[in-house]
Amino acid sequence: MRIATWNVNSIRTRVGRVVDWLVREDIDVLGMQEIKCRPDQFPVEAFEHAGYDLQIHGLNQWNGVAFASRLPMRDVEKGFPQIPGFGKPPVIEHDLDGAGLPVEARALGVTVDDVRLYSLYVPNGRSLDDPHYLYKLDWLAKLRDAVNGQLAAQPDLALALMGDFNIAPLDSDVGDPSFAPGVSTHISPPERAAFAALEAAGLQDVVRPLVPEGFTFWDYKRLRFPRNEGLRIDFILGSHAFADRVTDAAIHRNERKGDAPSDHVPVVVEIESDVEDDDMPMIFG
DNA sequence: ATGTCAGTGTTCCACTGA
Repeated sequence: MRIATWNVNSIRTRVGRVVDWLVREDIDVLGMQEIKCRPDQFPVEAFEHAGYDLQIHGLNQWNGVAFASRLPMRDVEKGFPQIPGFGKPPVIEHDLDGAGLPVEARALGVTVDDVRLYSLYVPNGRSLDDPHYLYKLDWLAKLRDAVNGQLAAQPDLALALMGDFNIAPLDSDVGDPSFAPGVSTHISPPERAAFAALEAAGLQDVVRPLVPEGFTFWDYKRLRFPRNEGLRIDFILGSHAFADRVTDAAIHRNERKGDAPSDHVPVVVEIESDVEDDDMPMIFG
């Protein structure tokens, strides 16, 4: 089973590119971030024509996460337990957190085969002195708590968190010179500690061992891509039961090229699975 | 050069977010 994550930066702008890529790369399940639309605005036809079903969590023009899958998805979950909200208490039509703040569309869980997958768009943080920064850290702490709870109940669950974490865990993940220690988000010690806490909760980066080098995001500004001044901020973090089944991984850097690319590229893993696999050798029959 | 994108409303530009 081939599983991928991609911050598409507006699915309405990127639909042709994304569906072409899904088909060309033989992807079974794609978690998307920053779809930037509501379900009624999502270009479902192009996906369905290519054989993909959709689960969509989008509230407005900001954020938004989704799954496209050609295998059945079940147990769809918007958000996660204790997910914090942010902003002013809303007037109407919002899910609220425990403090009465609106919960943004940043997390979506589905189960495919026996694998529990989450598409995550971690808050950006904006700047170290912005309230969004504390929101980011709280959001990550609650995510860690949710992972702890999930794996305490099911230690051998094949679980993967995948998405745009807006954290560069290692100095080698930072090639963009506008991100500087002490002044920038994405690289601050508390953010890196929050990422490490996810690892301590029982998740591991299943891509880095197979793809030790390379970024997943390059800012549109300042020739960041031609200069290869990017960041590695998109990850697939798997439980031991997930990680043990990973057979391949890739960062599709070429998707940053050509007409109207997203500023992020897809990250892909292949895992052993009983369902699917028309390209698996038939050892029976 | 605060530089490029995307979405929306205040709509053919200005704003917000990343």
